[in-house]
Amino acid sequence: MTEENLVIVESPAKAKTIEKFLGGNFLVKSSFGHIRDLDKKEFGVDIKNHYAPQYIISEDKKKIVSELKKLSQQAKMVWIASDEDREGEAIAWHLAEVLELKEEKTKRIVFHEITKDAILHAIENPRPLNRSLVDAQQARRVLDRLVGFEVSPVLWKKVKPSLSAGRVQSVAVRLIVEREREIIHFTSNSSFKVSAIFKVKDAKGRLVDLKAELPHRFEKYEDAVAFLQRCQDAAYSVGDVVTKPSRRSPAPPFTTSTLQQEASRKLGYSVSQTMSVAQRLYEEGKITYMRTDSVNLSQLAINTAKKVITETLGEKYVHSRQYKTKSKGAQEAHEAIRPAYMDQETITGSSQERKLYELIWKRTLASQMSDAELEKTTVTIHISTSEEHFVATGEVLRFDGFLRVYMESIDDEEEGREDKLLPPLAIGDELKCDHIDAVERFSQRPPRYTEASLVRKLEELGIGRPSTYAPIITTIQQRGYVVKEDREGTERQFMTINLTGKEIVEKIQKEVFGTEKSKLFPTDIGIVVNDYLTKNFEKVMDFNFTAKVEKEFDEIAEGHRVWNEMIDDFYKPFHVTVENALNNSERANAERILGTDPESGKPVFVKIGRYGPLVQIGETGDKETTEKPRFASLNPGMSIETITLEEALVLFRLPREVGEYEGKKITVAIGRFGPYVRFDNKFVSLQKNVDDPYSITCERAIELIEAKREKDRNAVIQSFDEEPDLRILNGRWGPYISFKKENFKIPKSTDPKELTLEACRKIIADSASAPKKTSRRTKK
DNA sequence: CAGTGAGCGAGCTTCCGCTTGACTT
Repeated sequence: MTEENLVIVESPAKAKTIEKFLGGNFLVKSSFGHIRDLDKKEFGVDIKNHYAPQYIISEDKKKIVSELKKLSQQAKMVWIASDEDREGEAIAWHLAEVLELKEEKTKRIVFHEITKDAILHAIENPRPLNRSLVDAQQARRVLDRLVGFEVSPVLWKKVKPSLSAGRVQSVAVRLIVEREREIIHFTSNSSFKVSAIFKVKDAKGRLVDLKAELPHRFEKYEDAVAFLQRCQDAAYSVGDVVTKPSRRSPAPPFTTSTLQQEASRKLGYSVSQTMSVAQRLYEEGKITYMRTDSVNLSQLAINTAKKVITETLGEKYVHSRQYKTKSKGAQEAHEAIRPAYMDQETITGSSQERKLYELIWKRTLASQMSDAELEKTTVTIHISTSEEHFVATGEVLRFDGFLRVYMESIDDEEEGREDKLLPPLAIGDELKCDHIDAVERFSQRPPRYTEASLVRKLEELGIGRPSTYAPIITTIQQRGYVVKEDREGTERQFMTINLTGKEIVEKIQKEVFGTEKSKLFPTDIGIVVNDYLTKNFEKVMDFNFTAKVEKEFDEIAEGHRVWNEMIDDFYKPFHVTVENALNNSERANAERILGTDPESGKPVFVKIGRYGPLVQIGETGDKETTEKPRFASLNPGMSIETITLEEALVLFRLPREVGEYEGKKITVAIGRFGPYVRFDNKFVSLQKNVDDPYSITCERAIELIEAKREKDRNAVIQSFDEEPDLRILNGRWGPYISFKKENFKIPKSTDPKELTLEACRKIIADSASAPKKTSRRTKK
């Protein structure tokens, strides 16, 4: 079966949809993204030969490439329909090269939305490959390789092996480190915020509270008290009532970054969670492509939204709008993220999928709706004994518009916005004051980044792309530069001064502040690496570096610049800084002396070692004359920047011998996976929040050992005398077969208790004949 | 890397952006 036309797109889900539109003699296949990349085993760039890139087809792409090659040879015409952006154009070029496509039977087509009209229009308007755009991509790719593969080895030598640096990840870490420093150095000021409650009759004659505030705060306690004293004999009257209309407009439809932010704020999803749920929705044809920087909607989508709004809410809720992308470096190859069918308000699927879909549906619909109309009222209240005045504000919704459907959330919500209706008031009205409070409030430190707010910041700086936001967050955590954690807050006291009638009462109250949930914190390694890089590679670490090179890539794309000349201009001075760092910079280990060990009189210090942060007692020196120093790793949550001598000395109390059992020693220590008991070469974890490794008794340790033995007995479902290496075990992911250090899945339909040795052998043999994949994890 | 931590020292690590599944002990 040979089709006359072969269309190649990037994504298989897209291929399926497009094939439906084209039908007949069009076969639509996907390349699964890039098919070639720079050689990873080598440097991949021939610097001496004008930076010639050395491309290879990676192992996992060989199959798809040979399939595409076969199909392209059989087809009469090959239509390359990769995305219309820098990367997409490069994919098109690589395809043409690798598949050895002949010019006369190859056409390049592009579309920005997956609608029938758009695709047919594209087929009728093919264009040649844009070599300048391809060159711009090559420049981008080569620059990233040069930076990543020259700077990372400097870190291996100067800080610790296996570390990484790159144009994007290093700047992401820098943002987090600098924010942490701002927080550490932040000094909070307190001031007194004064508010008064008046008793007023509402429209129905009921007595209600009217809350009003002083527009400014008192910095000093004495001034707040003096003000309240003046109020003891004061009379109050309405000085002014001003009513102003205002409007609010809906937010634009979702891009990758705004979807990640809203799903984080409204649904509590992590960035990667959002992407994998969106991926499923996309594959099922429920939403458009989820990796996009565009806020554009197809005319079709706008029209259906209009129809849905008119039918369900009425014409006055309709306001069709086309939004303009404002983010830096946007390439707009796709539409915004929207429902595939606007008239589908809900979908079937997992609850996560339904929630995310609903969010996308609401946001898209709201973007095509009228402004909300509000009326803001400000009332000024005179105080007879003071020049000061209170201000009460109220906001009334006159027309809900898009708010009927959707409201965008904001980060770090401050004390709730007060949407309230004020009781009817007229100038000159006398008011009765119930009480006045002056409350001590503290200025707030800058907020730590969440995954989503970091993405927003990166996008603002034009760093990273929609397809990389989630992986960036994972990378910087995997490299150990950053951790996502909860932190408990600290308690502080604050003062309140209350005036009721003529009596002034002061009180000291307590509040907890600074509680953090799922926030990004830099680690010691992250801080040390960041400081080393910012000192030695100032240019690349500059927040505007990406924006600057992007401008040059644009010049290449427009044909005004030759790509390898641009790279040469960058590389020559860059390479000098690399050489300079290798030859002249100090090893960065953040060494810090804590004091003297009272037992031995030797110095105690912290530093970054081969395996991470450590405490050391005693100097290293001549083997003959100096005693070997003692070492201990820092516990999680400790930092070389803040650890004290006392905390450091405690670490040397482990490993600790707690006693003997069955004639063998029991020791307690803290390892990679937390505190544990070690006995007879076996490890048992201590119970979290129950056992303390520094004080655990021998009895308790034995209890844990016995509990583990009991559990291990239950872990074995079956064993066979004929084959002692083969056992059926109960693991974290259910029953499995363990055979000579390898594990095998048991088919869901079979009962593991009933499996015979024969059946087990068959499962093992079958899985051995299946193509075996060694994951990166098992290799390590 | 579930007890580590100079020294000897081979060979390893690493980038960003396009795309999906595979598969974890």
